[in-house]
Amino acid sequence: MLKVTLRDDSVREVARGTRIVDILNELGGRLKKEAVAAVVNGLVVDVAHELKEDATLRFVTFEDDEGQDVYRHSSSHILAAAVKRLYSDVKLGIGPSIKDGFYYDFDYSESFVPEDLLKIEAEMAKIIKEDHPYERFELPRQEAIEYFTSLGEDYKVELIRDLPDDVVISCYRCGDFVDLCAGPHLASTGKLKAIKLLNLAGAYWRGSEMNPMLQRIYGTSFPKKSLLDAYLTRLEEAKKRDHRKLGKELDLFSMQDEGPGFPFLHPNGMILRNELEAYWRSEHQRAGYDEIKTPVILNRVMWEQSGHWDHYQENMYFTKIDELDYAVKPMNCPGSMLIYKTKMHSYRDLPIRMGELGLVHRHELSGTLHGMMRVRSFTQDDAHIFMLPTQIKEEVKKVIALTEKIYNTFGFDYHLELSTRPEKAMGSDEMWEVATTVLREVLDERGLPFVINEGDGAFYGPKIDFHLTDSIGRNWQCGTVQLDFQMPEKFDLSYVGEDGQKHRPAVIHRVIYGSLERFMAVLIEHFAGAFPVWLAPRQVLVIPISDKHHVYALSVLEALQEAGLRVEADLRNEKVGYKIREAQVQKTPYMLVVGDKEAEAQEVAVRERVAGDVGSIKVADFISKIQDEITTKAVPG
RNA sequence: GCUCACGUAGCUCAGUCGGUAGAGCACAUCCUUGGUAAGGAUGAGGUCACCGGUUCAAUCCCGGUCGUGAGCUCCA
Repeated sequence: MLKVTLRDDSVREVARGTRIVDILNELGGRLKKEAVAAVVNGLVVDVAHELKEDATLRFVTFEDDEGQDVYRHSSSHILAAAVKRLYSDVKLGIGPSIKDGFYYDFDYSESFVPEDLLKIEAEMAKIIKEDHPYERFELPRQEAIEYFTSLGEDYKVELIRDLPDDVVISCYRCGDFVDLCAGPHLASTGKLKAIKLLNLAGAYWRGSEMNPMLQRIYGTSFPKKSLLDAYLTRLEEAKKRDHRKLGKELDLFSMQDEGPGFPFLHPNGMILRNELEAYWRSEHQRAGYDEIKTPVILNRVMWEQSGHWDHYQENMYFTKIDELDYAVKPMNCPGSMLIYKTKMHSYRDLPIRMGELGLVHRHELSGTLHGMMRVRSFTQDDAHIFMLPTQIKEEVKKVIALTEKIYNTFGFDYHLELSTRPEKAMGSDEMWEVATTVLREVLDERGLPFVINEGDGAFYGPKIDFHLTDSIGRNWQCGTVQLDFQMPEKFDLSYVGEDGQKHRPAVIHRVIYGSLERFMAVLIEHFAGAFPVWLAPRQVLVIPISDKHHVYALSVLEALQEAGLRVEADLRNEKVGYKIREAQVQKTPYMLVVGDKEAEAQEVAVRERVAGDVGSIKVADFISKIQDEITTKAVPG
């Protein structure tokens, strides 16, 4: 008999070879219905799994991450099965579960069109109804290769060949459909309830542009129709806060065919940006930064010196001046290096923190452009910190603290990633090892969770990235801290040490907003356009009830302007309701309705963006209230 | 850059199975002077992305270019 320890620490005795589903049946209740898989001694397995040894056993449902994974992965098999039934000569790629759904890649000579998705969905519904069990079987490597070769599944064969020697090669059969798969899966297709195919896209086989492009079908699935509907509604809602849509509606910026990837900032967007810059300057001054500005165009010799000519050329724009080659800067670092070099530095001067709101241009692939999230010209809130090697850790810590302080002002959620040495890199392995270790230590010491991005560092050094999330859950890198021992070398930077000799300083490159453009985009989506008062392009709108109240409205306008507020008065020949609706749509934080009563009492009837009508107060009281909100940078909600 | 889809008025979108176009909002003028999310009337506004081809005739069909969207690759 085997001992099985359940989640509540109760122990059951079962015969060797007992299937998990047998235990489930015995337990009954909700679990029997909802369990999609089980975790046995830490491994996720099918419910058909037979127990061979003592085990701790935990059931997983759709509520658990592992359960969602199994559910979606099983869904992707149905997708593949349906496609194989409907179309001949389709070869299978891979079909994993992903956040919020699943996909499957197909190699098919025709291209799928949106109508195909409906057909495929219908076929999937049939397969679900037929309630095929997912049956697992294992094959020796050679047999597996022969089997999938006989099916014409070349991609699967390639996958098998690349599997490590010690791995068990398993397949799942589901009706007449067989797929190479590690599993686990649901007990049967009938367990799947609500499935929807969402979209079609191309995707390179194994993610490499050297490989053929397959057709990827994305979908999602839930154990209940209501959950699927809720998800679809959430997607719809998220689209409403897309920064491209809001940017247009709130007249913040525009993108034009005349300059793809080069954003145009409108007056409203410029207010937002200027506020961000002002906040940035005050925080950086406080944190001991100086501010500089370096040229947008510099000569070829310098870009060769910096390494960009060799390592970054395909992303750069070039021009000729008086027959000589110049490049438009894709990064601000070389300019900062040149300023550092304009004079001798003592070790007593370090660290020197040089900030620059620097406009850079990068030739990004056309297909990657995305509103203001991904553009070809943008302003980085850059800074380069020149320091003694002994100061590195402390400075990295300070940068992270400043970043967290600034992000917290906006109430962002973010996660950290540590990127290591890329293939195309400058510098010795030792240097990379030392630099990467420093960054890792700082993260560990601060107890910050992070994921590691192997090979994703800059060509001159490893980095810590801060990722923020957009309205539909895509992550965008904003802040980054990069350690660099290369640039000081290339530019022969030095400081005079205690010993009177020249030494090499270390450099940190860092941005906090990342780029003003991307940060604004994230900000727009984060607040759904309803900015905190300190950022709102128009903070207050004065709304006179009729012509008779224009004089008083203008006096209120003037008082607020005098107090430094961004205020307008709507003197148009329209009704109050009309003006309020428009201000509401424009997400103006405060509307001040003024009529006979208010003029009489020298008051304003305050309407708040969210709360609505909150009653009348004295003009002076309103001013001090809103000013308080601005200085504390209060976040709405 | 790659795959697929899309491109009609300032915006959101109809439409024409080939005979040069329409709505709502916005805009302008007039009427209305109205107390917390759209008062009414009239009017102006489009080389149907651009360039070629097929055709008696192209916004519609075909090809190319540019741009946009979703994803891949790449990145702040």
